[in-house]
Amino acid sequence: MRHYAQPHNRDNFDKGMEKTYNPQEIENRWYRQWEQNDYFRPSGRGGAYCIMIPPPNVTGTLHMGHAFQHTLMDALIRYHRMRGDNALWQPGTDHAGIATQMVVERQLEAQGTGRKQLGRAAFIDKVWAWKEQSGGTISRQMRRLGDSPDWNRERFTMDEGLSRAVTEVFVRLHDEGLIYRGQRLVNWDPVLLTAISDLEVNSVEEKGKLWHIRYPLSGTKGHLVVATTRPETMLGDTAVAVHPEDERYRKLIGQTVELPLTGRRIPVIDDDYVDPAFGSGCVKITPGHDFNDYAVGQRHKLPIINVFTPDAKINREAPPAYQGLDRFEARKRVIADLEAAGLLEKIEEHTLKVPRGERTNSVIEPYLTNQWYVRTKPLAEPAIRAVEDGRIRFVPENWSKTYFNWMHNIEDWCISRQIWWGHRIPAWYDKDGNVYVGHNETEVRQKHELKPDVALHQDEDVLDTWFSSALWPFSTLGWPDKKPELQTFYPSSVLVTGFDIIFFWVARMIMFGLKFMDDVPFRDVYITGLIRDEHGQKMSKSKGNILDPLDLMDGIDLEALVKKRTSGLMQPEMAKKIEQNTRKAFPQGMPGYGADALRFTLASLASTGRDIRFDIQRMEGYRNFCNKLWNASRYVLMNTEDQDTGLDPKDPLELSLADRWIVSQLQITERNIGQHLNEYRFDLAATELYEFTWNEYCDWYLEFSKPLLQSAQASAAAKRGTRRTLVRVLETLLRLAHPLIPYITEELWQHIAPLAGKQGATIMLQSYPESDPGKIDDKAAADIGWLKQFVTGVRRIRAEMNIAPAKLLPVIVQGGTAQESALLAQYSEYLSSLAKLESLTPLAADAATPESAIALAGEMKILIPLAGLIDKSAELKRLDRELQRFRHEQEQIGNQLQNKNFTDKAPPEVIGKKRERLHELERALGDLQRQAERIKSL
RNA sequence: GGGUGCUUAGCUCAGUUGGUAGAGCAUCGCCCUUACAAGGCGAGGGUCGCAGGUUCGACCCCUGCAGCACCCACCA
Repeated sequence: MRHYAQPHNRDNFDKGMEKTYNPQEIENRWYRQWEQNDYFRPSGRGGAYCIMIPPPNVTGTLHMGHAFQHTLMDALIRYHRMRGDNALWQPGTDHAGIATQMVVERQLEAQGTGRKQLGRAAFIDKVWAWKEQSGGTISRQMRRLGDSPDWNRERFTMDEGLSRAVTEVFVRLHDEGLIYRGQRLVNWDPVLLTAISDLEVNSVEEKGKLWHIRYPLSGTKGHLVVATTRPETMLGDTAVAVHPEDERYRKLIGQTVELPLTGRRIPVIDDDYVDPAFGSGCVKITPGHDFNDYAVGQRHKLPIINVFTPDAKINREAPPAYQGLDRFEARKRVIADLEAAGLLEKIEEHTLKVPRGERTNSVIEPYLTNQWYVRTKPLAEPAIRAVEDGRIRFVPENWSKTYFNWMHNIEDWCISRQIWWGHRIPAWYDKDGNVYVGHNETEVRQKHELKPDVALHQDEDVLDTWFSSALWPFSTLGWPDKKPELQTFYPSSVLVTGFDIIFFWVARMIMFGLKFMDDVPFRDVYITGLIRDEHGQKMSKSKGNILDPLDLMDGIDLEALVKKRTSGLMQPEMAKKIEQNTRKAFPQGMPGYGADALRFTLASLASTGRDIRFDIQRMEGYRNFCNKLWNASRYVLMNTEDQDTGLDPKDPLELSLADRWIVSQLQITERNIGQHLNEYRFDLAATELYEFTWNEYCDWYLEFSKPLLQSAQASAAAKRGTRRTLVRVLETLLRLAHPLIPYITEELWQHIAPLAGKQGATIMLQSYPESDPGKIDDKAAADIGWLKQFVTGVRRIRAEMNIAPAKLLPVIVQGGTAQESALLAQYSEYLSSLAKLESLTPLAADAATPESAIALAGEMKILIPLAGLIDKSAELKRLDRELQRFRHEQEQIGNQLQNKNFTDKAPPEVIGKKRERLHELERALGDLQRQAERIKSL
């Protein structure tokens, strides 16, 4: 009789299991069920467990990094949900200001229009439209992976609520003096026409030149030589600096030089900043276009001359000959003119660090503008303490060093951006340039008693995307309102993210969380490695080595893959190479291994503190693992469905040795997996699962179950016990594995659970298995260990003597302890079945035996008569190899035990173990040696 | 210039108070044995980057070196 627990309505459910594992079919089916039944919603019971998703770009697509992090987050959430925690995985997306704006601008360009032509309001409408159109992609892909966030709570950083939080934070920080507006040099992207933060600038080592230029001394003959990598900025020089102690130039300090090409006269100043040993020891000072020079300029009260327009062309401050020239054109012209004037002393090859914008890759200019800043020092101090005193823990721990290093040297954060897509800065100006900050214009007018006739206009700039991201841990929970979920889920339990955004995001969340919630935003920060390709290269479009998680799950044919990798390249000339590599690496395309295989692979590769080389071979292995689990379930089902699995407590039940052993192993596995998951060792958890499933349950337990279930002698109670164990261990195993491989475990659980007497509509909401130490049975483990040794011994002889696997063998046994003999007698049926024996004949220790091949199980000798079966010289070779191995170990241990230092100083239990092992070896050596001599003498 | 990590079987990686090494994949041999050929049963393969030190004993702890990767930093 079947008693499925509230079966979901499915075709072919009652037809038993499909013969082959087909991940795509299962996976599509189950996700819908889960989501429709709202299984992802926090239960409202139990302790709070919360993970805030690092919000992906709303218009983005899922890449391997997401797949990796999401797998870990989802595994944690599913694990805690099953453990009975009130588990919330908060989903959502980020508006990604610059990135998204750039995408839409590019689209407009392709349509022959542009941002400027449309105007601000119309452009923003376009961006929203693009968000509506493409914004669902990433969440669809998350669903494909099996992610289980509470979709009801999905948030977007530009939602009304989150925007309110942004304004609130800005106003409060401003009122406290922690946000200010200031004019200073910023990192300016002349392509995007906006300021960016230090973090968005990457310095890249590039080959350049060092130009040595003569600056004639005023009113006398002679000149100073300055060296520069950026000659065009000389148009904005306002001094030349030398080191105060530099004897060569001491007398020139306070005098002036004639700045070439400009007709200006500039002073020679002294400053410690100058390194007398570098170049000529004289430095041109351009406060308007260099961060160091700016500082020197401040110290010496030098004027600042800005010679660039926002798009880095020469402006009207420079001599007319250069006006309007692009900076690189201007460089050529300046050099040519200096050369013509005989002022170019020499040109050297020079490698230098060029600052480039993260998004545009254009050379970033230090540029003097008005921007908004967050004063970070006061916020950083408590944020440092929170990690120092352990309220926040980095996993692996060493990342806290990186964090400290940055936090101790933190600079004020430039938060204003001259773009349109983002949170508009809540500041208003009157016609005199006075600034008023408030939640809105009405409030500003009230607060500052501004009459209606005072015209105000809002700041044109928007905030850095990371400003709203920094609020994510509480803005998503309804802050500044005091919602119950804010109370419940803040602080979250763990943040899972990459090291690349520790500064951008993690540090800022900690600062803002402590500031506004008076508590840390999360307890643990689990830092993942980067996913690289199988050669250790970063995955990138331009290298053509990107693996798309969707392709790995659902498959792609070769032509489609080649097309995908070679279209839309920035450097089309790479296409040929990429095509070649792709055809070589995936001659058959990709078969589509399913979400579970991808997740299991990512989990097993998730060693802490290490980048991951994604190896598709390994993924295939883990798909095979899923297949193994599938087939094991089929076996269990075939042997238990429509049969008595011991559900009625009145029926007598008897557990065999193998039953007790596998249950014992299961307890150990449960304990280890729980530990590993608690320690974020997903790799070890996956390995544990793999080994138990394949090497214990499938390879041995299922094989042990076969002779018992088929035995004519075994009692109904014993068979019932084995069926019950088959089903119960599998059912538990499915729950254990569910956080890593949710789909296949759900599918199988639906079949298996009723047979194990489990009720429930989904495995997702079942309890997570917990180890019961009372069921750990060392005796059973030892006995099974001996039986395995016996079986393996026979198999080894069989394999090495080239005896057909199907050929039944007669076996003689001799010697052995009383315990071994008892096991032999009791479990001869197992042994015969697993080792394929024809007969099993015990002989007295001193009885004469025929010429045989020998194997040892503990102290028992297993003899397989040679007659007709066995090749004498092959057996001798085999024995010899075995003897050598034993002798080698014997010698090692012997030496050790003869070393007085060792026997005096090593702990007694170590010495005892060695002695024991030595005796074992000596006995085994004796047995094997005698056997070898017998065979030789024939 | 400062900092971090890595170096273990052909490849990708584990290795938990130091007791002289493991897995998967790949390789080789035999098997389509009624859960599974996406499989079964066996086998081979490592001076744990190099050099010292501590220790009875080092893949593990200490020092130095080399190679690789990454992060931070204002040398014109």
